[in-house]
Amino acid sequence: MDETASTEAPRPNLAAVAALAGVSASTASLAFSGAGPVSDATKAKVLAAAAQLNYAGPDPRGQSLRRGRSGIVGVVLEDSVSEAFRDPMNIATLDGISDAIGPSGSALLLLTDNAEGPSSFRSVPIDAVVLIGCSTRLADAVHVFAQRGVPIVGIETEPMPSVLAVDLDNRLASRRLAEHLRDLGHRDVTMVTLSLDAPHARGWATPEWEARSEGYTASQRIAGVRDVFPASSAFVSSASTVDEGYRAALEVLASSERPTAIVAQSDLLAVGVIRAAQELGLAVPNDLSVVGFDGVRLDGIAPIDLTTMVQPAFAKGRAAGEGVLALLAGEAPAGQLFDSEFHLGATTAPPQSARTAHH
Amino acid sequence: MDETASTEAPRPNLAAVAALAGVSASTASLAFSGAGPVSDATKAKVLAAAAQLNYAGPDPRGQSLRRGRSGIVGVVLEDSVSEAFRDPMNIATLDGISDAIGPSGSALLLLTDNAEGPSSFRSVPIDAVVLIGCSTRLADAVHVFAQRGVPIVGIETEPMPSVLAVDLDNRLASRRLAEHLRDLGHRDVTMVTLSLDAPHARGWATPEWEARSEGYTASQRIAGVRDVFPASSAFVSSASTVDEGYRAALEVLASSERPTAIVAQSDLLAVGVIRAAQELGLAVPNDLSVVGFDGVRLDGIAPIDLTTMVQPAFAKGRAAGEGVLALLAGEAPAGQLFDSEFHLGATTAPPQSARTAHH
DNA sequence: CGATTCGATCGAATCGTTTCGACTAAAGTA
DNA sequence: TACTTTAGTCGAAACGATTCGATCGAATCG
Repeated sequence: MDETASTEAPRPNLAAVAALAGVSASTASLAFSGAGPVSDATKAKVLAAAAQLNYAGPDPRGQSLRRGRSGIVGVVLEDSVSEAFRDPMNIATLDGISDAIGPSGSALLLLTDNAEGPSSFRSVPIDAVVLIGCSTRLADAVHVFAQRGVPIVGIETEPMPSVLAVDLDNRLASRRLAEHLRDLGHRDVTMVTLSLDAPHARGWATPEWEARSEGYTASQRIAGVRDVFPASSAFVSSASTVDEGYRAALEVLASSERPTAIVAQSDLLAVGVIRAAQELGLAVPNDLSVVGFDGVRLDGIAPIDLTTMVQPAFAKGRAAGEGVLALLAGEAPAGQLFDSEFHLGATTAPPQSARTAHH
Repeated sequence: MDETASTEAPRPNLAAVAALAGVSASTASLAFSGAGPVSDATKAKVLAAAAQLNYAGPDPRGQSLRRGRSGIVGVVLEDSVSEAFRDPMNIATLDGISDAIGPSGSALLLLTDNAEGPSSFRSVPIDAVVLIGCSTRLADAVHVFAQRGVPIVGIETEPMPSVLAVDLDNRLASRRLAEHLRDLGHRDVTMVTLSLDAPHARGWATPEWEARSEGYTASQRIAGVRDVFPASSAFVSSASTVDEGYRAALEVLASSERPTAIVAQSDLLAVGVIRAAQELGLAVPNDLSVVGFDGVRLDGIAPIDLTTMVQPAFAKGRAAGEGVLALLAGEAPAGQLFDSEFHLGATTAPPQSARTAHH
């Protein structure tokens, strides 16, 4: 085979392939895309020419410009990659999204919402975007996407126009947990919450702090507990991890008026809380009741049967993915609200006082 | 403000903005990109026109065609999203990549190598790609990327031309662990390995199976142990999880000739192995020595001080990311080989026989 | 005051593909 | 045989931006 004498080797073109095959560029395009009628003979010629020129197929950049679609769905996570994926709920959600949009041939673009580079939001060719539990401060990003006509799906994000909501009954579910504790006789309940803001500060919640909260989920869950225990205080953790739960509980349990129950806003936090309690010599649930949230499989983490609300994270992700597909198809799908299910575990019991009073 | 009378509202163009602002398209482009000299007055005019037309800035699709860069780096994971992210090493690696390429304004595109859709590999506009521990069967994908001139970095992938290698001393490190066991007096060692192939089969390794292994890392680690214990057998797990380690160990420890030590190819597997051993009434390390691999922080998982090789997963990711940047800059960076560090934990001890012989 | 530089702007070409409408020739129909 | 269908192919016009070289004043320098 004779090597083409051109000194440089510019990457071959669809036009070049077409020229070599002796057909027009449009026919060559048809040969590759399969849309439209092309005789087997010409298709073979085109493919042969492509092979000879070492052509790898139509350039996605040209395609996406012309077709107006890049085949990429953005996913905005609240934090850095490692922080976001430390939470099993996020992984399950992402898996659900991936599962839903995978068959359409789209891929997922990870966008992280750390302060440094909001630039990438503007400069990335995505067909749609899913916000996973993102804080309010994403409002401007949302605006940019909307301006551009990029469909937006928000999972547990503050309701916004032009954002298709996939939501969870956070407030109701938290109220349900609180009612469970109230029914057991608890009166003195403290929360350990998810992060309220981007800097991920840690400490006792103040009314001002709660008021300017950027964490929609956290706020909803606080509200649910307050529906039952209006005066309950909240310690804000900086992330949904076992370690953060542990740190939070050390502070909570060291405070002068120790609660009889702790409502942790995630199972990982709850595990940390339990660990701290045990370390302080408090038996769970006898000396302290603990509830979580999420229904994470704790198999690999701790042999604890946690009282918690089990939420369908994978299904939420799937719904978001399906929402994306529907929006891209030009439909106008309705938002979805998912329910969590109460799971009675072995980490809640009547408080000491109730039991002694009973005797 | 008067609404433009056009009945439809086609998304505005850079050209449209330029026209409204009374400048040429090239000047408008300059106004947005910041490259090239533009007077403050015209820039203001252009921005005002953009605001009036509700223009969100240059369309990334047009940009990427013209500039030849999309600002997207692909990451190919071996499995589905959830499977891949169950392994903390992958997360740490991904975090490292993200950390390295983030400042360049690039984002990460998740590509999963499940059988269904290899289509997305071909049709996605990426500037470079990182393969994370991918199996040999990706050879054709690699070929496509190479054809297209997409730089490729492979983390612990079988060496291939046109793939920049970021590797780990898997064989050496495994040998190191084996030597540790040998020095303690062990003679009878069994491995619990990572997956050898895509279907993720589980069971005792046979020579044929090992020969057609698609798992480069697993094979290297097997080889390292065999350097010391040539006859050691291996039980192949289907994933790097606690649960898989548990299942594998149940089989291994049920076999007629029970080993005195188990070399697990990951810390998660090791935790599962230990759990199984304890359940069978075997004390670790007295009745059974167990070593892992990775140096995962087990804080949240199990209170075990595991004897293991600590590998720099984040640094590996960073190196891969830097490799990508270098390749994109037209440089010819050298591959990197990372070392793991031996950590002596509390899960290894001389075997029973040696101890009784000593007395 | 003439020559030179420099800042600001514009035109035109280009990136690589898809797709719409038109055209040709062969095949089917009356 | 004349007419309609249809498969196969082609030309040309987008898609939306960037960038190179040229142009044209104004300002600086000797």
